[in-house]
Amino acid sequence: MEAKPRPDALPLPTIRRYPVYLRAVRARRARGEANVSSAALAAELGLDPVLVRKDLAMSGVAGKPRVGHSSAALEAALEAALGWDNVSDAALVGAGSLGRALLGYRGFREQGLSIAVAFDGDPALDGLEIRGVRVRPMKDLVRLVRRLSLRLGILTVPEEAAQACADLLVAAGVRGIWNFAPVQLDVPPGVVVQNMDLAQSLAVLSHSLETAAIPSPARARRP
Amino acid sequence: MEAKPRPDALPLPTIRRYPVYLRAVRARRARGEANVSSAALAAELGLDPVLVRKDLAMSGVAGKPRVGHSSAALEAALEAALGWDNVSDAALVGAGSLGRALLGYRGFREQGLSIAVAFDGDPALDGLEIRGVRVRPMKDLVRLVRRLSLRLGILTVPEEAAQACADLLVAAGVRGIWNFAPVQLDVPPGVVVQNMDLAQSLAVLSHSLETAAIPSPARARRP
DNA sequence: CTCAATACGATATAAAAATATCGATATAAA
DNA sequence: TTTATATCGATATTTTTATATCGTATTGAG
Repeated sequence: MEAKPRPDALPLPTIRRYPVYLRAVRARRARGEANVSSAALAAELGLDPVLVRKDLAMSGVAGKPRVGHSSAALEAALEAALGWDNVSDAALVGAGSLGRALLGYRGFREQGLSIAVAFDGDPALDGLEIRGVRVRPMKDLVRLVRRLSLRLGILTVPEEAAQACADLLVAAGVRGIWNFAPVQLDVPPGVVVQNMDLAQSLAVLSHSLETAAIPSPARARRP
Repeated sequence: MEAKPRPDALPLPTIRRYPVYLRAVRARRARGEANVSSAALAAELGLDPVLVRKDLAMSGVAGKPRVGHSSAALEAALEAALGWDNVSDAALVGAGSLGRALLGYRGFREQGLSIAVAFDGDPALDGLEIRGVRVRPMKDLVRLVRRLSLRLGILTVPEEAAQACADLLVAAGVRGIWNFAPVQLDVPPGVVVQNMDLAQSLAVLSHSLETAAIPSPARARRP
């Protein structure tokens, strides 16, 4: 129970880099490149070649010396590792400006994500269709999410409402919450929360600006 | 007041946690708590108490046993470390749905950020005022940004346009770019780029969901 | 006034991640 | 063929980050 048998033990930083690799691989494949070398990827992305090689090796696809990795195999393996190989439907809670921006983002399809339904507490929005997605009142949330068997919730409500909405999503049976509100959500075990905090990202940037010309840890410039 | 011999050698993860601490401290101070203990913060945020104590210690404010840290001093120190103590003006490039969402986000003020002007390539938007911010055509970017001495650019354009817009911002003299486009920007040394990549965040979430009920590395369950 | 409990500070250990190094192998050029 | 070289794969080292432990100071209760 407390043992970790072996649940795809990919390091977290590696997972975070996978979407970046995936985009680059897709672009190269679209350009007709049948093979991709870790060195070329590293150069393109400004990363250490050894790091890229190790990350790619963990995806399970082997590379051939002097050739690289099969770009088709790589793409499939990265998608599988991320769980992006089959589209999963999500519920969006909060149809404010941020919620609408997400509804309008086409890139989600390439990331195995599709927003099936949206909810908002504002009665004025009830029934409205935004980018092909219908907005429903909050009182229908639990019932609808459960009926559609949605496993993922996207939370784009003001921070005061965040915890209450999270509770509803949990009650409806979602297993993951993508949280855009700057709040630490309290959820039962088994439910995964991933925070998307603008402030955290901005913090790194403004601190870097403050401390003048330090060699930025996020980006290395080298010849 | 002078308790800061070493201005800036903060670890990156610490910086990322600072906004979280800052929010909690502000909330407690608003509730009238003159002092905050690291243990209480740790409990509230689900973090290890030792970690919080170390992070706070690095801000330079000392705490007193049995009492905690002065919440006013903490707030000031955290803001200073983040460079959020004085508001800096930014230019937003790309007044699409995401750009508008950011324009409408009031929280930026508390994070020392104010959007002074927006730019968009769509002539239809020229002259429009969104949330009190005027939208200007791209051709005016370099001139206007330079005249306003803006040091920060926020990039919310489609990925095809991202690099070109970044080049304009650099030409206009910005020192930092907050990049919402899923592209690795190429900028000269001295310019800091902070990527805000939805895909990277989503990756962690969907991978966690895939690998079922592993003890999530991102969140610890507290009592 | 004494004592116990709380919370800080410092040091030590462990875990995780990034980086460096070396050898092996397949391809392309000579 | 032979040889040079790009590239993978594995191991080792260093660096960074997180956790654990201990000591000490301050407060509040008895």
